[in-house]
Amino acid sequence: MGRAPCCDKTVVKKGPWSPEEDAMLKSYIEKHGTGNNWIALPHKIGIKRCGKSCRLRWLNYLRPNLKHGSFTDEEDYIICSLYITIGSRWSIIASQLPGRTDNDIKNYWNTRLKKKLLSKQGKAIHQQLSLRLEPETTSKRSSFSQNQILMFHDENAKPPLHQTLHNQMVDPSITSFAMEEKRMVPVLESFSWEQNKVWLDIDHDAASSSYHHHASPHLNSMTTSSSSICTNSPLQMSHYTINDNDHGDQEMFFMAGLENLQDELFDEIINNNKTEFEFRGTETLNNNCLGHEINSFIDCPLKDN
DNA sequence: AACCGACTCAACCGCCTGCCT
DNA sequence: TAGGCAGGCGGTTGAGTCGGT
Repeated sequence: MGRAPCCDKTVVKKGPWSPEEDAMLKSYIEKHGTGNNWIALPHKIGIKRCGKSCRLRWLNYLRPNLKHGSFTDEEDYIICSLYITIGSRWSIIASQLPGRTDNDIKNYWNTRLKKKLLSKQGKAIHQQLSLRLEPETTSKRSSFSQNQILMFHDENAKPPLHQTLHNQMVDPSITSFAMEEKRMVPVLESFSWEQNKVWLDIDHDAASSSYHHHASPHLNSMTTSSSSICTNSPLQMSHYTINDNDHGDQEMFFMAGLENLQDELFDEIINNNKTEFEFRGTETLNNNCLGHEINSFIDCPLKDN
């Protein structure tokens, strides 16, 4: 048996709200508040709407101090940064942009910002990718890289200013990242986290080099060589070195590793209420891997507020 | 002026989470 | 502890608008 509907669908009105309905809802909430019961609200007000619909209308349109204009460059940057960090958690992103709703940001991202980034940087991305890829490996990787990953590295895309978002300064070198069809993944030098501080450096050449990152509180068998120290946190970093026989899987592992990294960082922050992280680590080559020096997550000191 | 495809965004849907009993 | 319920959330839809032909 499915769950009971929150309201009688045959009775409630759907579709766009009329000015009269808006006025009634707004007036009632301003006088009496929501009473912590959206389901009962429409009955009290006397409008034929679902409680959820009232909630949505209030939060997205009627409540005070909402911004309805176009997004600024700074807001663009904040949205991008947070999307890279936490993915499509729109309510969390919205909490960093006063006056913006999660619905607004979601729509803005899906309809404009994503395309804006793609069109603005696509050429540089492809050019850079082709430069980075080694001749002998280009043929093996180009299909994956060009169809599924886009590398962003654009000096002009630096943040317009050093964060009103964060209490502390954000490293302005956050300028590039990879993006899957649906989700962005950090590939780059730095990444920071509001309030709960995280600075994380990732080798700039990660996307085309022969390893991937994996972060997990529970190191697993993927790790063939690793050494890392993470202070103030049980979270550990590991790097996976890939030898010549691993080409077929390396990109997949790379992307999965980064996704794990950001997911687990996020969980770590939220679940354990972490306020400080510090990542240090170096990797040395093992005998079988390609000729890349792996040297990431090195000395990413926390910056003071 | 009419048509049509692309785009925008308000609103809905349904799942998940957490609270209450 | 389990079940029911409301709130919260992200994904999706579709009506309205815009711009090109």
